[in-house]
Amino acid sequence: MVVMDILGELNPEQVSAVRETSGPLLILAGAGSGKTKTLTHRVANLIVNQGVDPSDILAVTFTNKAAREMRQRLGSLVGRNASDRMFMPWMGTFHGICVRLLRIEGAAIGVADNFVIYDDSDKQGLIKQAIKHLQIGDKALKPKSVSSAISNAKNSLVLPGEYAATAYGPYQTAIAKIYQQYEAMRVKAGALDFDDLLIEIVRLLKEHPTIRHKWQSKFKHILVDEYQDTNAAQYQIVKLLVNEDRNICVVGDDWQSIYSWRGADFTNILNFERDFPGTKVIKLEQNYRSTKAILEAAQNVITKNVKRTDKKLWTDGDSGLPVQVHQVYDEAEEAHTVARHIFMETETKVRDFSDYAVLYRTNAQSYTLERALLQMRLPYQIVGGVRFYDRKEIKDIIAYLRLVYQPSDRMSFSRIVNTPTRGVGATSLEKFLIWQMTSGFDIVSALINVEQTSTITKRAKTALAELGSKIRILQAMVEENKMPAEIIEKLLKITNYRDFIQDGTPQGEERDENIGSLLSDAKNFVSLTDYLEEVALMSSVDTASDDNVVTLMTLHAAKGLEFPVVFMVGVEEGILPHARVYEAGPDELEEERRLCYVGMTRARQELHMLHASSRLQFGQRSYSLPSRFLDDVAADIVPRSETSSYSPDEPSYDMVPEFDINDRVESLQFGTGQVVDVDGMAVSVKFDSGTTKKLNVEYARLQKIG
DNA sequence: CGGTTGCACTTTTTT
DNA sequence: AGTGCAACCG
Repeated sequence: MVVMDILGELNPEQVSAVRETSGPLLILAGAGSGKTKTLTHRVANLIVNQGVDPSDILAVTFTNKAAREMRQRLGSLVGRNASDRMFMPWMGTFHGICVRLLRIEGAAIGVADNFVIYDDSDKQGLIKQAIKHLQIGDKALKPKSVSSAISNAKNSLVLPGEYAATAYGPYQTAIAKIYQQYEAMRVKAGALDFDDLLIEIVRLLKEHPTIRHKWQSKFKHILVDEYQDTNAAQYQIVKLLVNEDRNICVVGDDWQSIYSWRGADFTNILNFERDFPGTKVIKLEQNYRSTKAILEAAQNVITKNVKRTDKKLWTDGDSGLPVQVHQVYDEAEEAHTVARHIFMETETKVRDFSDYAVLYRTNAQSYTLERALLQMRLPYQIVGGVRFYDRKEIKDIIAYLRLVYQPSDRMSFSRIVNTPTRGVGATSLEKFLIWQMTSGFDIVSALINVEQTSTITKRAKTALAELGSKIRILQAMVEENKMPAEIIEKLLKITNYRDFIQDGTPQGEERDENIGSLLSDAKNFVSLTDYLEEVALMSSVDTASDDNVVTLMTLHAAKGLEFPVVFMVGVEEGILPHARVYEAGPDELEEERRLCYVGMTRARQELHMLHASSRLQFGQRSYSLPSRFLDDVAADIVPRSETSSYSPDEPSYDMVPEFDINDRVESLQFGTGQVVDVDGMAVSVKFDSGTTKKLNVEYARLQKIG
């Protein structure tokens, strides 16, 4: 009976994907083929009908959000509470799972259980310090490129020694030195970067057979989603965790591999059958998401690629509207076209805001779209972009917490030592750190004992000692297992942090509100370890809400999602495909095509692709051609005149009001003020708030008043 | 020491 | 155009 429940709503291929419970299984799941559903049912079937203990199942997803969703669906499928952690399988991203394992087993390879996780900006900061320490003056060594070089090395499991041995030329030699120095400093700070989380697990499982066997026999069934986007380290982890029963099921689609730039290698999925002889292969080709028109256009785009598997997605759904291609004059018109379309349909209640997604290649493109949506008062959310936890004020608080948690974390200490300002400048900081290194104290103890050094001014000493006692107070709270939110509240209080950021400006107000959000979010956690881990591993899509708002995000962030109406903007040569791949090879161009395919297949009913003739880039206007990918889209070309025929507020010259000096004006953004200068379209206004702004009247939407 | 100003650089994509 | 960083001045 339960079997019926679990298999009832599935098509024959999906059913066999669920029933094939032993041995290696490869599921090639096309876009929209019900992959998540199949995976969830598979897990449910293992638990309910095969009697597998949930905690013996390991399910790896690409984002935390995907894990959460799966947990939810699984819960309702088997009639259990999704938040019942005791019942649930091990679910999470590779990074999340690795952190969990490291907290348990890290001691075996010398990883203390209070390690902190460095994100990309922490990593680049440390690389800068390493470069400085090594006194490498070469300007060609940008922290960013060094960072990705080190990442590539790590993801291919190349350690510093090995890298140095094979380094060729002055550039690589320099990188090798920095890599080594970076590692030394990172270990000393008690930190792991994203890549370390993976490769330390590889090391653990390789070097410690007993531990490996323990986890191999623990995980009786392993499932990996988005297998086409695994890198070398993740591949190793899978191989090391699979036991002799080889109950390994991977799901993926080489057509949707879009992360090769961060080490993902879709040959992992192509080679799966070779890696696990006797693999059963199941193809899911029936699409339940998109109309025939969208599916066909997407198929036409992707099949131009040479390196790919063969498959044919089909649907028995409607043919639907043809894909619409809009040519527009520039990025502003592009944004207005999108906003206007959404405005018309939501105003007439044809659709909800949440029916729409606007997808773009680069984050920088979101700016114009945002402004257009704001102007028409359309509610929206940006997924990714400047992440919440990347904001200065949030990073400050997190840095405090990390230092409390890991008193060797020099990066975090350097960040907060003079935040809020307490009279400790670069000179004092350097002197303090030099002394601290030789003193044998960790940073917090060194702060408390700072009077023992003679090199620092009395003023700075007092400030440092005070900071030390504050950190000590917070450490005591951690030892008493106080809740993270409580600790943050105390921290804000004793540092006066909120007064520090409230400088009377609206931005200061916004920062303070962000601190408020941080606090309410922290209330969901019961331990500082969990909280810091969540903060570090939160991905950009994880922050998406399901409120009734328009969603803006990059094509990458859209992977795995679907929307009734999708707008792809900037479908131009130089953007999609991105200009960077022109100098790269055909493989990179194929990845751009896959990216285009991923974007197109997000759409359920309507797909709009827009390209502008001109666009502002780097503050300069540049001209671009329609993307080559559009050549393969069987589409209706929407003429320009049609897209701009209904025009509630298209800026046009006869609509732009004339201004004279001394006119009283009002702006939505800046309030009321007085015109002090007029120069063609540029009008300078002294606002009543005190600030003077030079505004372009075509866009600033100034209203004459009085 | 700390704030301000000016300059250079930016744009792929993110766990 | 916006941001981050380096040099400069108070």
